[in-house]
Amino acid sequence: MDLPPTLLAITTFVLHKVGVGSRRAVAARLADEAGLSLWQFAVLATLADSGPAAQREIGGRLGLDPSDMVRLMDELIGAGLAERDRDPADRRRYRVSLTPAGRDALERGRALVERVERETLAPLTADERERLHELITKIFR
Amino acid sequence: MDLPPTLLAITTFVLHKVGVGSRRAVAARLADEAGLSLWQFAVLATLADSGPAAQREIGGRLGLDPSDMVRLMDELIGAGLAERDRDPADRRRYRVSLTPAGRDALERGRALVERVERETLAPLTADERERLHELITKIFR
DNA sequence: AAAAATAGTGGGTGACTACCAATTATTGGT
DNA sequence: ACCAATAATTGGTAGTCACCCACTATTTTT
Repeated sequence: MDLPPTLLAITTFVLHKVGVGSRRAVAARLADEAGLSLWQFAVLATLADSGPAAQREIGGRLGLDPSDMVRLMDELIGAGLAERDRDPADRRRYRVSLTPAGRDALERGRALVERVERETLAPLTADERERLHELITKIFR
Repeated sequence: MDLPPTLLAITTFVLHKVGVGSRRAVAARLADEAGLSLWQFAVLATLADSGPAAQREIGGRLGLDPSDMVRLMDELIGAGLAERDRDPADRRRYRVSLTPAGRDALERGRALVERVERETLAPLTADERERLHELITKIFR
């Protein structure tokens, strides 16, 4: 794959290529070393970061459709990584929380992601990696 | 969409988000202001950058499956942006080249892409934009 | 001359993404 | 008590993406 200069000159083009590539790498590693999908990992991270919440709230945070969220939660519950109880204050909602196994899975996932991250960003020095994160974060509203 | 810190801390995660978002923006603008798909634009750019070539070579350069390349070429030919003649030296191959209309479309596309690029990267100064391009290119082997 | 390789073509798949509509249970507002 | 809104659920759809296989025409290799 020997991309033409015109395309290589487009920052967003290269950005997309790198983004998709690294996402794929992360997803693959996560899948076969932790049995987690990217979304599953994202939900676990959300739960750990902001505590137990209703499905809709987690989905909202991640920009995930409620219906897709249901299916995702089914997987997590099935794998014993999360549990849902009805919120006693509003019995329409669930109160989804991490199980200890979920916490473990998240930590394993975190370590894996970090490793892939290091590999992907290997061509950069530590300073450059930090700078990149800074710049890309600025763009990401 | 209020992503959890754990995810925001992952450079490749944000990279992917930004990449997909900007790709979408470029594709949309290209589609409704130049009637070009992203791949069509990419092929035009390839042709302009490295001259007439066989379909397989263009596809190879772009990492595109030969069968998908065929369909893409059909579109370009249909729109009068490219033409293909059999390579007299090897009549299995085509010799695909840009038409004047193709050249025009490419230039219009280029301008549009540049505009979206500026909008997307607006949060960055000119220096930062250049730095970002440098860093991201380093990663993209 | 026969066999292997290559370019293009057509038809198709599986995964993934991002939706949407309808339904049920429950709640809050009036 | 009634109505509108909300949470979760089920069962879809449409688009894109990255492939793969079988086939024809042509060229290269043996």
